[in-house]
Amino acid sequence: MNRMEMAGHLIRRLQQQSNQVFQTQTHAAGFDFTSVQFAALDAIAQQPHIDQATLAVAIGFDRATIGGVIDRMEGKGLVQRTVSQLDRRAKLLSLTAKGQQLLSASRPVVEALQQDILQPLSPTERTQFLDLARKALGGQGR
Amino acid sequence: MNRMEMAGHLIRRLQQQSNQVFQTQTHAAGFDFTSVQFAALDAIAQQPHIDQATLAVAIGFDRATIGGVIDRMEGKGLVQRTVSQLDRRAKLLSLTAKGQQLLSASRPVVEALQQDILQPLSPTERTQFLDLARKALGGQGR
DNA sequence: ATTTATTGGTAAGTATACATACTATATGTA
DNA sequence: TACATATAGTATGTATACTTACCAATAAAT
Repeated sequence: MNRMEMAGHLIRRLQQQSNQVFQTQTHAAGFDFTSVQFAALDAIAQQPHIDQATLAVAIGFDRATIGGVIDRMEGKGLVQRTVSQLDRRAKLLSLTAKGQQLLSASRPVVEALQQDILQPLSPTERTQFLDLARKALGGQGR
Repeated sequence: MNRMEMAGHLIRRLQQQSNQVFQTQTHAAGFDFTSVQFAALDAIAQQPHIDQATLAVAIGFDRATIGGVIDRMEGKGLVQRTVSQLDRRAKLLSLTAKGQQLLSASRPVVEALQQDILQPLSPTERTQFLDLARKALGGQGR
């Protein structure tokens, strides 16, 4: 069995390509964040006052990973952490004005570049690929 | 546009799933390495005395990343580095006996688990997915 | 009500992944 | 030969990603 016949290898290469497209195009548009940070920004906007653990499940992060991601976003002034009144262990997340602006300004760019990630595929093939990818994730991919 | 409609998000989740399956199943079979290390092992076996830069291109690593990967594999006694006679900058890689044994013993396990990475898909769908993934990579995925 | 188990977040350690800069070596050219 | 350029590998710094361990706080059990 050849490398190019192995799902694991192909998926790893696709992820590199995906991140490369994301970084190149968002940076060209004048933004400075990662695809992971965008996902967090988007999820917090959809569910303000979400706590870190719930956010982690929502976008598929490890509980430990998200701490660092939020640290960096907080450092850039995009996100605020507030201790929950109901459960003093939990930290609730919300976007700052700057975070909201960044999300609004970058969303069109991020949505547009999704097409370029699968650039060699035809529109029909892209749809097929995305359908198969969702199915391959089973119930995991909220 | 929803997260689950974005190629980048789906690919990232798939990579997590892929690595999870790899780690779980190889560890259950008594092995202790990463999918990246397996790829390197495999590539070196196919092209003994390959130098690091060529290996990097072959399996899609960054030049900087591969240094660390080979460091760890050398530390585990799986790989040897030799300075090339023709170009004293280059370090040629070869498997040790231990590395060869590990590759032989683990290959069946690694090949078998490829199916489980895309477990929710039918055999036909898996083939479709892999074909689309290869095409999406364009000429990149050597 | 006290113990026990669970959960949210952080800390430390390991492993990719990549950008940038640096050293040593090769190669091309004037 | 001298000089500019390119390349192989390493070093450094940043950003995921996950494991295990830990603390604080909550929930469950007796």
